[in-house]
Amino acid sequence: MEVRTRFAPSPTGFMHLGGLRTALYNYLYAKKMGGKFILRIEDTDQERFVEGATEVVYNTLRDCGMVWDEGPDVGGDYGPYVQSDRKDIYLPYARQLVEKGAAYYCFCTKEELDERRAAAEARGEVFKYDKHCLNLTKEEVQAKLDAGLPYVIRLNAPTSGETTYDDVVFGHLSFPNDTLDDMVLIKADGMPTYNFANVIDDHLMGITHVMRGMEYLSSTPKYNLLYEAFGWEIPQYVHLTTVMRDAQHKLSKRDGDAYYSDFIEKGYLKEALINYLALVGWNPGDDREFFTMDELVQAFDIKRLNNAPGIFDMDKLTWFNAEYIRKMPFDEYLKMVTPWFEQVLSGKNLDYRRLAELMQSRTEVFNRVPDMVKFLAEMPEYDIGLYNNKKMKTNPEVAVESLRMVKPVLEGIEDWSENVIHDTVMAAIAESGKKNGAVLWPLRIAISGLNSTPGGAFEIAYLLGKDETLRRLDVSYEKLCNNA
RNA sequence: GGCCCCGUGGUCAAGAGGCCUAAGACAUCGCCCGUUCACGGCGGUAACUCGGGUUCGAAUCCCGACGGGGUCACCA
Repeated sequence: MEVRTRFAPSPTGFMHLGGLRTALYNYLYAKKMGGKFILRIEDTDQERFVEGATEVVYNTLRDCGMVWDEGPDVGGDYGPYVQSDRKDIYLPYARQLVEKGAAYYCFCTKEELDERRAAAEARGEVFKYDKHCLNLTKEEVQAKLDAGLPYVIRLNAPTSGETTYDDVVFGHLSFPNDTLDDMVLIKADGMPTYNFANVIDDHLMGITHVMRGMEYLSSTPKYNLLYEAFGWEIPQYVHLTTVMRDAQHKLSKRDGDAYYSDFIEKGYLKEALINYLALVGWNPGDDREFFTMDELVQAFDIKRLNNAPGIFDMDKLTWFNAEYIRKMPFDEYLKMVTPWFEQVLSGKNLDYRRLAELMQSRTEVFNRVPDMVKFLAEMPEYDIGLYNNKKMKTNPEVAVESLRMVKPVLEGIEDWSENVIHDTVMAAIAESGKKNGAVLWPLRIAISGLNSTPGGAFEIAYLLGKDETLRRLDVSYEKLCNNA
């Protein structure tokens, strides 16, 4: 039988990384098995409707290369794929359940329920609906219905025995029935609850594997009761562990690092993000770590899904990102990094190409680039203590000598190219009998004001240009003479 | 609190009774690459939550404790 998986987000306007990973696994499994990946939008909560939120879902998924075979915008044989467009199909199914005695009308108001719930909690008990309305006779129910009283339809859950099912990730699970609540299927406004709509839709859409977050682990028995009451085949369940920020907390929006868009804005590559995300909770069984989407499809095995929650390690993601950046074709890197250069270097007329060559192996995340290159636009304030470096055998006194020696050499260079600067200065150093480091370290500090820079003295001098290099050299020389 | 799930280094993880004096990766530390930093190379530190069983033998099976998470809505 053809495998059919689905990703069913409720559009909130943002794509949470946990959700993205759920989508990813659904996609990978469907493709691996030669099946179909379906996108369904679950928007039964009209109060939470957000303008443009579905587009965020579409764009993110497409951006990452997870193309769905059926969905709201591409259609399919099992539509419509937006739950609000399907609102009329649920009630008849609920009524069918009432006929079978698997569900019943309930006229208890929300206020009454809240009251009873509060009372139960005050007594330290767990509140459970007491099946009050199940005792109503057919006539009483009809009378209330005729009177136009608001009602909900509830599942009639068994109170004894136990419900069991097998989960692909967690194995054999069993739950005592007396902990099951008579959950609401149809709300007073006539709309189905999420849980109910889910079951109906999954069945109607022929979903064979339900892959979702493990927060549904303990409500799954109730889903199964529904399938059984209808006489429908129960799908394979694949509950996915939570992606955590640390041992105690999930990734949350409060930390500003839970959404796909957060990462893209910071300068993470979607390929790196997907690659890393796939590995939180799953592994290929060997030492491979780098995967394209196609390679993930090939390697994906539902049996290798982990059953312990995984902590999202920002450091590892950053490492992946840096690796992807290094392996990126240079021209692509240049194109991507340019806007980040522009933030602090616009109007400076620098050789971005050369700068990019120097920066590519040093870029971990693009938003760190501006801070690394802004010294090229403006000489930072620095302490002359920077001239101290024992390995280079230099200190402020040595630096004064070195700068004095190198300044006229630099001034004499006509062709300000990196090679010429390099060869000329190296020759002068050799002639002077000084150590390379004793000249080059002070020179780099003098024109950059930084302890570490992308590239050494020659590269920086070249990028700065002759005038600016000499200008900075003079300023630093003065500074040194006044303080040393 | 009831019910459910989970428990290998700081993190992701391999491991499905002897191959474990427990892989690999990130992070961290050290050395090398004598113009910094980065890249790269080499090496180090670091783990089976605890206690009982079962077994000739347990990280692997069972029980308990402890720890963490989830769930108990007319939200999704």
